This record gives sequence, C-alpha cells and structure tokens, in this order.
Amino acid sequence: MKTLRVPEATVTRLSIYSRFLEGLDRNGITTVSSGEIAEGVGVSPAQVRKDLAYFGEFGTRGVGYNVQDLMRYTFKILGLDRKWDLVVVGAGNLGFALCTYHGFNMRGFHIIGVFDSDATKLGRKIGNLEVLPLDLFPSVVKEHNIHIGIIAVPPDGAQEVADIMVRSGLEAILNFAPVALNVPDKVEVRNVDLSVKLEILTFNLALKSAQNL
Amino acid sequence: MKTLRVPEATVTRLSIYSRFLEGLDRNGITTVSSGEIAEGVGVSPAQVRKDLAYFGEFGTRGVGYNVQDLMRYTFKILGLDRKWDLVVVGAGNLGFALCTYHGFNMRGFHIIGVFDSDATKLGRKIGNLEVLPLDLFPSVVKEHNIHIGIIAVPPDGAQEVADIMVRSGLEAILNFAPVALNVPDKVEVRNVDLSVKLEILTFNLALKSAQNL
DNA sequence: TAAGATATGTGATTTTTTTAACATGCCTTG
DNA sequence: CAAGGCATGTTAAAAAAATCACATATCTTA
Repeated sequence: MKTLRVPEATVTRLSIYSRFLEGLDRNGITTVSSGEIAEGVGVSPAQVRKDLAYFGEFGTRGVGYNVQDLMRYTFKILGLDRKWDLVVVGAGNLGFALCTYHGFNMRGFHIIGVFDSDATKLGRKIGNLEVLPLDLFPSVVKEHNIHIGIIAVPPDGAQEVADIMVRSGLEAILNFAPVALNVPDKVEVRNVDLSVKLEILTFNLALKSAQNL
Repeated sequence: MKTLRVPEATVTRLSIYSRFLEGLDRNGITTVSSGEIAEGVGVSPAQVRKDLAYFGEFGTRGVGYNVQDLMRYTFKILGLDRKWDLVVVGAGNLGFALCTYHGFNMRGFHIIGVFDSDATKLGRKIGNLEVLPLDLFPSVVKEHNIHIGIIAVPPDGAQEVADIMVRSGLEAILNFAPVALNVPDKVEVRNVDLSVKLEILTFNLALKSAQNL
C-alpha cells in the first residue's frame, strides 16, 4: 500500500486552511490563490502548495483554486465529511465551556455526553445535557458508537479517566489536563495545554527584556 | 551579542519538563535523569539533554539533575520567576473557564481583569472579578502594567479586540479565536485553537479506517 | 492564434530539528 | 585510590521540514 507520511504540521495547517476557506465561501468568494491563502493564515505560498500536494492536485495553473471545491477536499481529508459524536469527562468550568463551544459544532463535532466523578455535579444541566456518573461512561460510548473522548479534569484524575476511556474502547483522546497520559499505542492522544502557549509568550518577553538591559 | 536561536518546540517541551519537575518535587524526589524525564513526558532522553543544552549545564555527569534546581532553572528560563498579571477579553463560557482555570495560577499567572462588549454581561461576577466594559480596557492595562492579553471572543470580534490590545500597548496576545490576527511585528501572538487537535485525531481515524477497507 | 501574464505543481536546495554515538566527568566500591 | 558503572554534555550524522526556482498549464487580449 502507498503509505503517504504526512507531517502533523501539515495536518494542522490544513485544518486552518479549511476554516479560512469556509470564511471565503461564506463571503461568496469563488476562487483563491495559494498566495491569498498564505496571506490569510500567515504562512508562505509554497507551504500552502506543498501541503496540498500531499493529497493531490486541487488547483488550476494560472488560475488558482475553486474555494468551495478545495474547502470540501480539505474537509474530506480531515475526516470532517461526517458528524463526530464526542464525550467529555469533567464538568467543571472547562468542561462546561467545551460542551457549549460553538467552534466544535461548526466543524461537525457534537458532544453527546458529559461525565463527572463529583457527586455534587451529577444531574446538573449543561445545555440540554445532563452530567452523568462515570459508571455510565462505557455504556454510553458503546450505545452511541463513540470514537473520541475529551478529558477536562484536573491533572490528578486524568490518568484514571484515560484508563476508563481505553477500557471503554475509545480510539482517540483529546486531553486538556497538563499531564502525559499513559495509553496503549493503538489509542491516539493529543494534548491541549492551555498554559504552554502562554509560557512561550513569557519566554519571549523575558528574552526581550534581558536583551534590552 | 550572542543571540541563541532556540526552537519553539524546545520552549514548548521546556514548559512540559518544568511541570513534570514540579510533580517530582511535590513527591519529594530530589534527583532525576534525562531518561526519567523523557519517560515521564514522552520524548527521547537525547531530546531532553539537547533542549537543556541551549541554556547551560544543569546536571552532574554520572548522577543526573537535582530536581529542585532544574525546576527553578526552567522556571527562570520561561520567565516564570515572577508573577504575570493578565487581562481577558470575552466573558462567555470560555472566558469564564479561563478566568477560573487553576492551571494558570499554579504557574504564576493572575487574571486581574475581564472585559466584554456585551452590555448584558457587564457587572456579572467571575470569582471576585467583575466583567468590565471595553472602554476601561486601556486604563486597566496601564494601571496594572499588563503585558499579555487573552482573547476569548467569537471569531468575528477577535481582530477588533486585537486592535484594541495593540493600541493599549500590550506586547503579547494569547488568542483562542480560530482566526489569524493582524498585528504589528513587535506584538507576539500565539493561537490556541481548540478544534485543530481534534481534527488531527479525526484525520488519523479517517486514515486508519481508509486503510482497513 | 500568438504572446503575455499568472499561478500551480514539483524536483532540487537549504535549513532546521532530531537522533545517535561517544568522550567526559562523577560517584561508588572494593 | 584505582576501576567500573553511570549519566551528562556535545559533536557528528540522519531525518524531516521549509524554501526556492522553474517548468507546466491556463486564461486573456490584441
């Protein structure tokens, strides 16, 4: 089989191109060049073309790309040509924000279950979801054929939640807890660390102020 | 001047090492090897040593690193040997979650102001903060000598908020809106896109299911 | 229909980042 | 106090990623 090895950075940018294209489409723009995409998302035109080249030829030389077509291709590539049902564990403020985050719906993600181990949170409503006890997690996953889970609990509880997710058969985990999770290789994990990017900023600010001595 | 060019990936990992070291320290562990750090955060031992080598020699050959010392060094490098006051624009669910996120406090970040353009949100309390109108933004920034702002508004309003932040003299912006911001070069921007990592997962899942046909 | 302008797709090059390998130095032990 | 084990720091090699440069193809216009 032809296993094309795509850099993760390329997939990341593809996700960003994809959203930029949606914006163009909403504004009724039908054609776009690699240069305009590059300008719009802050990369180089060559980068845009190289990224797309991993997946095929989508443009017309001398013309550019059809916005709607390219948008649909990027959706397809990213696996967004379908709906994805998700479950969230952790009904704190972060879990709440994720459950109500419109950015997910816009991309075909639907959170269909929220869970928490804290008895005082059970039964509480988030939108039209009700916070459920973790005991019900495996059955909900099975019932709705869920593939992806989101962890939004404090660091101490994250590994335990990951274990439950793995046992329940989830194949992918989006982890907001700032800890490295231990899971089998077959399970994909991606971490979103809210303070890492902030610390890149402080690193740069500290550097700058050290240079201006 | 000796301008050492540090890869951003190195800074990112440093932030992660730093938190791992904190955990070790809390557990009373005094010495650690690059291999143990690597194991704990999911990178290679050589990577750990290489990353640290950008900044100096922190270990003892044949022994390893003193946990507390290395922890303090990483803090210093990341600019975390001081407190940082932050302001957040956007008092929706995400803004709320960020204002109450303990992960920030643990790293010396303190949110001292929340702003929103939505009149219905003004005066609302988030912890002991009160949601303020955007008019007050510049004066609060000046008064508290703020360097970093966080954008937690919907995509449409993000650029406008960024403009206000730039005009108010902020030097760094952490942007949670899924759009590319246009700011002067002197202003550092880092984006946290909540759905990009999710789409890396769906990309991989889609790839896997395509291969299993 | 030929020429000019434009923008893609891609092979070659450069740059960056990661991995590997090992010399150096510290600690322990007999 | 010498020898062996061990883990760092660093140089060299490999791999990966980004950039460049241009051949190719399309559209427009005269």
